[in-house]
Amino acid sequence: MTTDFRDQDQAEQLVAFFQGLADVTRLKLIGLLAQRERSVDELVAGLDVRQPTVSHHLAKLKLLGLVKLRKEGQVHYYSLDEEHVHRLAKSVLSVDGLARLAPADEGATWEQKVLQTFFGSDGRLKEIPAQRKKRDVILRTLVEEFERGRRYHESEMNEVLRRFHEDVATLRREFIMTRMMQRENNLYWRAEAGGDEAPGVDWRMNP
Amino acid sequence: MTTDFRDQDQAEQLVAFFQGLADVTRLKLIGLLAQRERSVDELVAGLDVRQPTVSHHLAKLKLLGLVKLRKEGQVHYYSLDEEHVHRLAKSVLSVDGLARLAPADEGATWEQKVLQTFFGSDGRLKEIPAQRKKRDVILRTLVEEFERGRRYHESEMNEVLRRFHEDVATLRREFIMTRMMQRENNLYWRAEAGGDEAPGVDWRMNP
DNA sequence: TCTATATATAGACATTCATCGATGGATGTG
DNA sequence: CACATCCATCGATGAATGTCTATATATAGA
Repeated sequence: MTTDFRDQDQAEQLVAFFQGLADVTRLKLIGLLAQRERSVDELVAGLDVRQPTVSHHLAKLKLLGLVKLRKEGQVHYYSLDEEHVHRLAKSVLSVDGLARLAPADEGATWEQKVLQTFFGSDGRLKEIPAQRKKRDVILRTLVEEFERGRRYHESEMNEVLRRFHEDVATLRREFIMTRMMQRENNLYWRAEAGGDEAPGVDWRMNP
Repeated sequence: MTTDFRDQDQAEQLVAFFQGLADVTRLKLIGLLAQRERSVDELVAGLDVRQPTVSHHLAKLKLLGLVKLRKEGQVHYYSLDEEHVHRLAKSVLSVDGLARLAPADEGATWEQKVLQTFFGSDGRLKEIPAQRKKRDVILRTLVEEFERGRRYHESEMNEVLRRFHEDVATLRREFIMTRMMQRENNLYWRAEAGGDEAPGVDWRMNP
């Protein structure tokens, strides 16, 4: 399968929002409208594009809800829809909003692919991956065979590991090198903290 | 000429920033990288596009400085350049940054165009604009002929205004209607507050 | 009612860009 | 040395889009 957003609509809304601001002319329009309400003519005079182009962009901004329109006779007065802009900016740029960017499955599909590749149908390791990235995936799976908090003699370790692969020495050594397990004179135990902390992104300004 | 940004580079940087985020695939990439460092393979597995496409987007994100690369043998590990992201978000989304969106001349060019249209080379009004928007421009110019704080008799008003146009009655009436001047039994004076306040946009979240 | 002005819409054109398959370069493995 | 893997680059393609001219619509003024 593929990675989906927790909320696909949220993604589309984000794209639309950024896309709406991803144009010099539209940014200039917003700049002009941020000062005060302005007619189309005024906006045209303040930019270096023709009137239909300005109308075109105003229509887009209006569709996005960034701008509102007040008609007075022939003249169309545009202004920033500040309330809507604030709502959008809040939902789009807030920490919560951006956190939803995280895909739901966290890339589990790739790890499954690796597991299927290296584990045979008999449940044993076909080989120990040479590449560190894949080896880590295997090791993180194997380490689950050991209880947290309990201490294992080297002979116990070997007994468990041999159910998966003959080269138990390599596996033991890798557990230590990756800090997934710790050792003290022939006693092994699982380390406390996992390596995976998810820092996340803080989009707040003036942090 | 045309409206320029106070800092054209700032505008380009803004456009580039928004444009960089204006794509679903890139947003998903950022979402994945926000959790942890990831290899290209991993990212490909987490998305529904092919590997060259992922590389393409990673190159763009790297060019924008949103992402950094750590090579380890064949494997290229990408991660969010959080420091750079924060710097960008701060400069781009901060109130100061967005305030620079305001064009320098504030649309003065349009008003000049109106003035040139309705003032003859002799300095007199060719006609009084029928459209309110343009009439206001003319009136704001004419009202400068009167000192603030001083009171004028109707006859004084007429004397001044007749230098610009015969229809002084209409001009007097317009001054009152637009609240540019006030009247009390045949005495006229300029109103205190001007109408133009510039609200500006506050892009801060959680306001 | 006729004309002028303000704005929107339609259609055409050029450019940008996301995506793909194919390929090349670099690195690790046997 | 030969081969597999990981990744970047190239060139092509189709879709999206910013801009224009020309035209339509609506309103105000004469």
